[in-house]
Amino acid sequence: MATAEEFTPESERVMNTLRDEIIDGTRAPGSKLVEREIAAELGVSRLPVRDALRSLVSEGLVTPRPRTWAVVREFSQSDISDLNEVRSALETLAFRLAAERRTRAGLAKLRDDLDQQLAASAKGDGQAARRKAADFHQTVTELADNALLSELGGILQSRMRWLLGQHDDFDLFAHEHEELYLAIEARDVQRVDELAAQHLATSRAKIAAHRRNANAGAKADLDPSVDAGDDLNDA
Amino acid sequence: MATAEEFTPESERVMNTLRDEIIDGTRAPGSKLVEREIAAELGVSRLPVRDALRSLVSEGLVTPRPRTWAVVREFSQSDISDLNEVRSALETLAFRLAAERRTRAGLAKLRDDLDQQLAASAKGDGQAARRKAADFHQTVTELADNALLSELGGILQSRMRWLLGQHDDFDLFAHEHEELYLAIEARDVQRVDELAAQHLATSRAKIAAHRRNANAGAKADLDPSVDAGDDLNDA
DNA sequence: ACCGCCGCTTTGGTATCCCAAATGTTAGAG
DNA sequence: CTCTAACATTTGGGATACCAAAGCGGCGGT
Repeated sequence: MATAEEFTPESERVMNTLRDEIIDGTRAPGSKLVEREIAAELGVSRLPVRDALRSLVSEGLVTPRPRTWAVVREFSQSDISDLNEVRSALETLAFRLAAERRTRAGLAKLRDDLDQQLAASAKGDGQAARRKAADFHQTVTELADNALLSELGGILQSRMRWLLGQHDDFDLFAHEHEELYLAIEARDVQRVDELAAQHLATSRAKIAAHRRNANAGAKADLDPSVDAGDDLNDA
Repeated sequence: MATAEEFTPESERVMNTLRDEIIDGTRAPGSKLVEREIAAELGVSRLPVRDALRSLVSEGLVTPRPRTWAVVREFSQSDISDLNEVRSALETLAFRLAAERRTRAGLAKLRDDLDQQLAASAKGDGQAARRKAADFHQTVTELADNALLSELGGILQSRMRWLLGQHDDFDLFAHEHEELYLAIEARDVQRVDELAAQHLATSRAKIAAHRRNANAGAKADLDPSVDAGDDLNDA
């Protein structure tokens, strides 16, 4: 049966809707998430909304405030560097494992992602290029053949999407992805490690730059104790 | 009423109860988790149970089966190596960051954990030694001063507790923890990396040995496709 | 103008009811 | 005797209504 009714529970639909709205900025950081309101807007009862909200909390996109409404999470500077640190560790692992375990079929898929990314990048279509870059990363994670890694990757992915927002340097990424692909194909673990480190550094720098531009008045009301590790700002 | 009601939401109480029962083996892997049954057993309604089950799913201890009852997760051989790979990456990061960012107070706490672990280990109290070893790891993660890392650590922790079960080589771990502590205190990142790798390798070996012993007939009914790692392997 | 109190809002929880799908059971056909 | 098809049961997902408690905010007193 091709058409295959992929039965999606309402709660999942609600979750995806909310997640998209949070990521694309429709729901601003700090804005209220009132169960009854959302339920009314989406035409469902409170239950699916509760479930969705809970899931979003465990994905880290929503901050629950016991006994009161939840809010869209506000990421602080340190949240961002935290994310980058963890992401670096995990993606480096993913790249290395991918290099070790890549299969012919997986490699083909990766090549495909890469080609599409390059094509989109060449055409200047940033939208598509970014999407394909994300696919590339996901395929790498699949090649790593580690379900837990994929799981965590998915969680971090939504945070990444959120904080990356609309932008990034898609041609630079495309080029780096190409080198990464070659190293994975060649099973050159050493080189993969180097390239991964470099790629992640590039990404980090881009995010920092992006936030420097668009930061405006995003300075949240975090505890004043967190400042410790952010050399991400001035300098 | 009288005795200082520590108001933990019911759903959290249910979650903790279930988690403990899963980890200590009261609920065997593969056994059914029927919402209505659990609700009746714990004297709550289905909602808190649903919430708890959801959380446990996102912690990876429960496998949801759409439209049917959830089951206690059965970990396969590959789940275990997946966990070890991810844990290695994350804990190595934690150790390194801890070495870089350790504070005087945090160091003292870590020393304290270590001393208690050593004491328990010397007395042959494996229970306490294991608990303190876990504290040691958690404190390291705190020293790393990365909230996301702590979060992920917590998730992996319950899986670790589950698969470690009752055992491990507490004196060996105590010794390794001591060396790790010294390297962190000395801010010797290089050495921390080495020791972390070694420590994780030891842990991995212990887990493997443990499972080899106690496996008996644990060979689950996993897809027979999991072994397939290397098709273009040779060369 | 500032501070405290009280009422409204909102969540977490309970209790039912309903539905659709997946399970298991049983009876009938080959 | 075995395999299968129909049926009854179980179970999770959802909707609705209601309740208690706790935070938030606005109102009024000083």
